[in-house]
Amino acid sequence: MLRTHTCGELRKSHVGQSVTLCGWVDSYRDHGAALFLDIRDRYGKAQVVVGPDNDPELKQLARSLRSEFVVAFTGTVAPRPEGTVNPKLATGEIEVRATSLRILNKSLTPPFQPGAMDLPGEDLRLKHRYLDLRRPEMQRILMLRHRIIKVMRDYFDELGFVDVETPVLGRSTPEGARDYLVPSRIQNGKFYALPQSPQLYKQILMIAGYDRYVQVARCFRDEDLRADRQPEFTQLDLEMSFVEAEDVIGVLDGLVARAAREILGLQVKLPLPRMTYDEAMETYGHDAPDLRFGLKLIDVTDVARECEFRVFKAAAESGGRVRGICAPGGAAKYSRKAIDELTEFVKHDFGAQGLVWLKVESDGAVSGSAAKNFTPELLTKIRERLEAKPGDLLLFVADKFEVTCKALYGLRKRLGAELSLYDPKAMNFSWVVEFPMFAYDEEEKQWAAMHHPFTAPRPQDVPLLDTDPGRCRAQAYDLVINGSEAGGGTIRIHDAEAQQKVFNLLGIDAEKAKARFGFLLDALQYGAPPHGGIALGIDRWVMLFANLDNIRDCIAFPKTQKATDLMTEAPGEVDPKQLRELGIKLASP
RNA sequence: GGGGGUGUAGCUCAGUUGGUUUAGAGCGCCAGCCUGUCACGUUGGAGGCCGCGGGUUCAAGUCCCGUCACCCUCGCCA
Repeated sequence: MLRTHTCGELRKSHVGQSVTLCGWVDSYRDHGAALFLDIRDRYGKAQVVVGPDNDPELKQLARSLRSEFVVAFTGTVAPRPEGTVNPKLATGEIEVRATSLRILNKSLTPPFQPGAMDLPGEDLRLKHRYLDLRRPEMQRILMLRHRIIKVMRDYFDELGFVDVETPVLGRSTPEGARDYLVPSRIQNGKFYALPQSPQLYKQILMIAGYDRYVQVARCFRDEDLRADRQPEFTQLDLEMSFVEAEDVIGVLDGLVARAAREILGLQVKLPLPRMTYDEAMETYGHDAPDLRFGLKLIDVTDVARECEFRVFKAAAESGGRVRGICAPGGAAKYSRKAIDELTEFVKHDFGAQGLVWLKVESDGAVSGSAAKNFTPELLTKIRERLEAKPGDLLLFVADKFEVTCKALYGLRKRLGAELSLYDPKAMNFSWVVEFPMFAYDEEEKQWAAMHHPFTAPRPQDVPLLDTDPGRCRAQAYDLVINGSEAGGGTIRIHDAEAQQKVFNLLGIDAEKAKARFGFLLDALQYGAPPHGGIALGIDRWVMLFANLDNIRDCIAFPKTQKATDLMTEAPGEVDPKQLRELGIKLASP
């Protein structure tokens, strides 16, 4: 080892020892006779002093040091003179009086300094990620990520789960997200697909008798990026045999409690609260509601039916819904102009026809552009239904159920933040269960799997497969953290006949099913145990546990919104020879 | 694919209704001074295709059109 200690560990107890520290020059303060240097590594910072007693050669060498040079300083640990202790530094009670210096490597002047106060633009950080990752904040996040994964691995190991790796080069399954494809050289004209998840392999492992499987798995989905979505991401993937939904949820409850305790020092009450999908959509307009605050969606369709307000009446009478939220104290906070902006927001982003608003005055009277459309009795009814108090702002959307969900979910999220209805540091864990098996795809005129095509229906809903698939509920469960889907799983179909029935509903006939999933259908016929599992989005867990709003900060080398890597400049062009070997010709633009 | 935001010195930003100097500041960088600093201080200096291309105008960092990059978002994400 070139060093005897790290830059973060020296304390008063080390005084008198001769030590060698290795690290990067974080900053230097040249006082002429004395030179102070902060040396940084991932453990912390320590101050090295080159003083008037040092020989001129050492002083001159030390003076030549610049930001981010890599150095090895040897010296004696000394207490800092009285009045010069730095309480902001863990090592602030001591300093290292240098006796020798080795410059291990120089550095160009960095485009930004990892120790600087203001953060450069994200593109610059991504381009020079090695500098960005030197920042204590990034190191804190990546170490938090490590600890979360460690907790997961330990927990499942203790429960007897076996870590099995599954292939990255697999077969394309066109359902679901767009695949990343990898051309085959040996099988010219054919392609592998990178896994969207190890779903089928883990089911095969259950059939193979592995009973409890776990893996930290890379997954790839070629879809557009978001603040919380990367094309390449990491799942904690697991599967269990001889279990029901209850069992998987129970195991995961234990993990959540342990992670919250070990990572955040929080005691989480178990079992975690659960609500059904229908309840979530009805109350929050979304299948992953943020339960850190109320602001529930309230239905007033019955009132709307009675009123003379055409917007409301028409929606109520055409099978739509009228729903609203009551923003506490929103009347003063949202001016006419601000409400216009909210209206534009729901129209543009969620396709709502408009936004109807009412304000409750200090005397309890209800005002607003739409107020004249209601009788005083109906206004009172609305106010009571939404439990509105003076000073509250009421916002309504009248539309098809789906549109009211999206628009009011968007509003709820926005108002929750803008009105500070919750502590941004609070953590809330819950389950949403009993998702629909299918959603109707209007474009394809076809039922589509809500989760994936291997999801088992609730036993009592099996007859609905033939009669009313839309009402069929799945043995599915999503883990929700602070309004983010942090994991999702299902009990799987373990019976080839039932599997084929679901495929049929999804428009996958026997021939197609055989071509795509033949191996699974085969395997299901050789003694498949009942099984189910879940996958957790590790990047999102880190994001939520670290209280960040951006998944890129949780990943060492993330991609930009256009799915490029600014450091390596991937994706890049390839040599024509490589294309020839693969039998690929690029279409001319 | 649609909507929005940002782009000025190495970095973070300011730059008024289009016109006063040679486009500024802080940090960083370079050189000097300084025995206790830790956002050190201090003196001096270097550093600009105002993202790129076109247009309007006597005059464009500023207005218009296009384009590129990054970010947010809708669609998309079994």
